[in-house]
Amino acid sequence: MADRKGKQLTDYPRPSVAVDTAVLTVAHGQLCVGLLTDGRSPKRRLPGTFLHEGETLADAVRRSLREKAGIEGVEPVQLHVFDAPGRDTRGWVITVANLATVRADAVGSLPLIPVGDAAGLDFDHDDIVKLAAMRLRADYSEHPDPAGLLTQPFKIGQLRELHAAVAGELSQPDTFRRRMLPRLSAVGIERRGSVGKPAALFRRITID
Amino acid sequence: MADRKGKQLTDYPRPSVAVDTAVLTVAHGQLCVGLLTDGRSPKRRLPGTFLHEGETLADAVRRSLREKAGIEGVEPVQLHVFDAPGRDTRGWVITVANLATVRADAVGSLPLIPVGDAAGLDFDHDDIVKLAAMRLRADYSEHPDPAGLLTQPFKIGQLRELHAAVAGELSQPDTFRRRMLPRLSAVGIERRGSVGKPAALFRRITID
DNA sequence: AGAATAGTGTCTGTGAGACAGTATGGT
DNA sequence: ACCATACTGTCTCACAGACACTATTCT
Repeated sequence: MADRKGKQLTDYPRPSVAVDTAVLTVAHGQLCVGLLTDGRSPKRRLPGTFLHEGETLADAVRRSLREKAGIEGVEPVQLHVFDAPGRDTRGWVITVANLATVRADAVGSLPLIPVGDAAGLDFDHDDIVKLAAMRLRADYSEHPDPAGLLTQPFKIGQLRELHAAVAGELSQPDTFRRRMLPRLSAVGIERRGSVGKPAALFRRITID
Repeated sequence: MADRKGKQLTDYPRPSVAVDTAVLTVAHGQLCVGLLTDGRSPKRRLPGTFLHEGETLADAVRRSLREKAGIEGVEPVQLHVFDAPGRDTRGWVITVANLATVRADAVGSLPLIPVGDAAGLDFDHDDIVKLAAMRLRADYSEHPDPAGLLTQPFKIGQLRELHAAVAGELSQPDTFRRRMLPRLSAVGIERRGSVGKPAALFRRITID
């Protein structure tokens, strides 16, 4: 038998474990992803790094985003492990795909590309971007701004425009309002600013 | 910089990468999980193995189930990577949790425990079982027998009992029928067997 | 007054859930 | 005749989607 204690931990070859992160944000009314161009390949790629000893995957994601893009304080979400044997020509590398959703003013130095235009990336990063966008859209279709992209409190119109950017289509204002209201808590009225009836201000309901 | 080509692939310490699999099935009207007791720990655990070079995670899952329980032909579903630094006292090991759903007559030598009773397992295997059960229940709440546990064709009553076992509660026959019918295709009538009106036979609709 | 934005009343359709009924077989 | 199982008619409730209407502010 090959599973005596200790044997596998020392004798077997081990893969390099990487993390790659789709940094998603909403800019110019569109869902965008942050892409790097580094020297290793002419193709664009997602920011990533190899996992260090004593480090969690989430910490590795935070380190890679801090070092490569100056992004701080993200809470990554694990998506999927990509493990195709030939996916990295440099050797045996598996990667844990992650999603980090950040505000557009916090993407640091990372160039943003609309997710629809993010094709032809290095490795399997096209698939990671698709997965990340699907996940974010699924989350936003059920909850008001689950990633906390809006500054609280916010107006329903702002929330609707954000959701439109994420989903790629604008919903009816009345339907959207009624679907979101049960998950919002009113905290006052817009003081004043532009034309029109002052809007009510809301926060997300934390307890669900 | 520490990301010159080749450097990380050779210089950094690498984790052992394991797969651990919650083998779920329905037996005695209950959702059950297959648990091992091996010599390494007094606690029960999920079947697992270390990832070998040139092998995908799904192949490692299939190998571990074949070798440790005689289970063949499963299609594992990736759930989550568990990476807590101290999760394995033998060293630096991260594990990819998987779900494999099999028929009760195909669990081989694996002892079955109702998922509700599967607590106090080794490592973080309690969490893996919970995750796997949540995932399977979510799948079954939306589709008729997505894991293919029933022999086709089947009667709606059989499908309802299977779903009751997975969900842990029996739904109303008429509501269940109407919810599932749009996703089923009628293929005939029960020839005869027990008392009562002969039931219609169905297959799952593949195109969705 | 008119434009612009916020919000409501109400109709329609759909689908879950529940109750009671009908249909078809065995004993 | 009676029971057991399969299936259907129909009512209620809730909610999404759409249209038209009212409300409140600025210019």
